[in-house]
Amino acid sequence: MTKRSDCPISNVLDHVGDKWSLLIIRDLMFFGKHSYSELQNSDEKMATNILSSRLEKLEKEGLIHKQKDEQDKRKKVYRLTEAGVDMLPIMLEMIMWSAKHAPETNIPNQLVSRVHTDRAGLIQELTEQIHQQP
Amino acid sequence: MTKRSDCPISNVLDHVGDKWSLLIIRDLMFFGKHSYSELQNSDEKMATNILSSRLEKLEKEGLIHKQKDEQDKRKKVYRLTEAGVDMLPIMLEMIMWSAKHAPETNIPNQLVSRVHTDRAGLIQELTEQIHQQP
DNA sequence: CATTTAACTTTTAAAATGCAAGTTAAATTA
DNA sequence: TAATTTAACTTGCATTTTAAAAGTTAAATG
Repeated sequence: MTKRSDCPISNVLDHVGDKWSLLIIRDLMFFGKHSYSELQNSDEKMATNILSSRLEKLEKEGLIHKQKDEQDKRKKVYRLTEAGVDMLPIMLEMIMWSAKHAPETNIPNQLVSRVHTDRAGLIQELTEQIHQQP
Repeated sequence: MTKRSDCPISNVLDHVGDKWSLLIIRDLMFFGKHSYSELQNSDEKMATNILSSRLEKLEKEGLIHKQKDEQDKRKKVYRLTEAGVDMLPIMLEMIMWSAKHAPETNIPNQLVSRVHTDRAGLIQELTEQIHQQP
C-alpha cells in the first residue's frame, strides 16, 4: 500500500488496513506462533498465497522480520520488530471494543479488568512477555 | 464481511478491516464531517461507489446511522453510533503508533502528550465533543 | 531410499476496487 | 418559472486483489 495522505491513521491503515495483517501480528504477539505453518493454522484459515504476500509486505515495512531456524533448516522463524510489538495497544483497544460490543467473542477476562485498573503495567508486562518468547 | 472466528480482534476487522472504513469514522469523529460530499473530499480521495458501499455496510453493522437533513432535503446526515464513537481509543492508539514510527505524518501534538498524562480524561473530553457536534 | 514436512509458488476463477459517466430529487439562479 | 447547479447516489467496465486448489523445492525423518 502506497502512502495515501499525511494522516497518522491513514498511515497505520497503509500498513495493516486489510483483513489479515493484524491477525498475523496477533498470532505472533499473543499465541507464540513463529512459523509459516503455525500461522496458517489459525481459526480464520487464511489462504497460503495471502499469508505469503502479507509476510513479505510486513517484513518490507519493518513490522516483522524473518530468520533462519538453525535447528531445522527447512523452517523460518518470524518475529515482531519493535514497530510490530508497538501494535499491542491498538490490539488491546480492539479487544476492549469487542468486550463491549461483541461480548460473544472470546474475551480474555482478566485482561479487560486489568486494562481498567493498570493499563500501563499490563502493556509493559505483555511487552516483556512478547520479547521473552522462545 | 461474515464472521470468521470468535476472536475479538478478528471481529473488529470484520467491521473495519479495510483501507477505508476507519477513515470514514475518522472524518465523522475528528473532522466534523457529516455529509456524503464532505466525506468524499478527504485527502485520500475515496471513490464514490466505495464510499457508498462502506456507508451502507457501516450502517448495517451499527457503527453509523443516517438521518434526513431537515433544512436541505437533498442532504443526508451521517453520524456515529455509540459503537462508532467507541472506536476512538483504537484511533488514538493508531495516532500514537504513527507518532512514534511515522513522525512525518500530521500528529496532533498536544494530543500525544495528553494521552500520556491524562488518557482517561482526554477520551472522555473527546467523546463529549463528538456528541456535541452540530 | 521413500516418504513426509515446511515453506512457499503457480494457476485460475471469483470478488473487490477504481475510474468515468449517468441518474434523480431538491435547491438555487436568471 | 425555466435553466442550472448541487447532493447523493448508481451503473458499467477495466484492472487489481483474493480465494481455492494444486504443484514445487529443499530438508528432515523412518
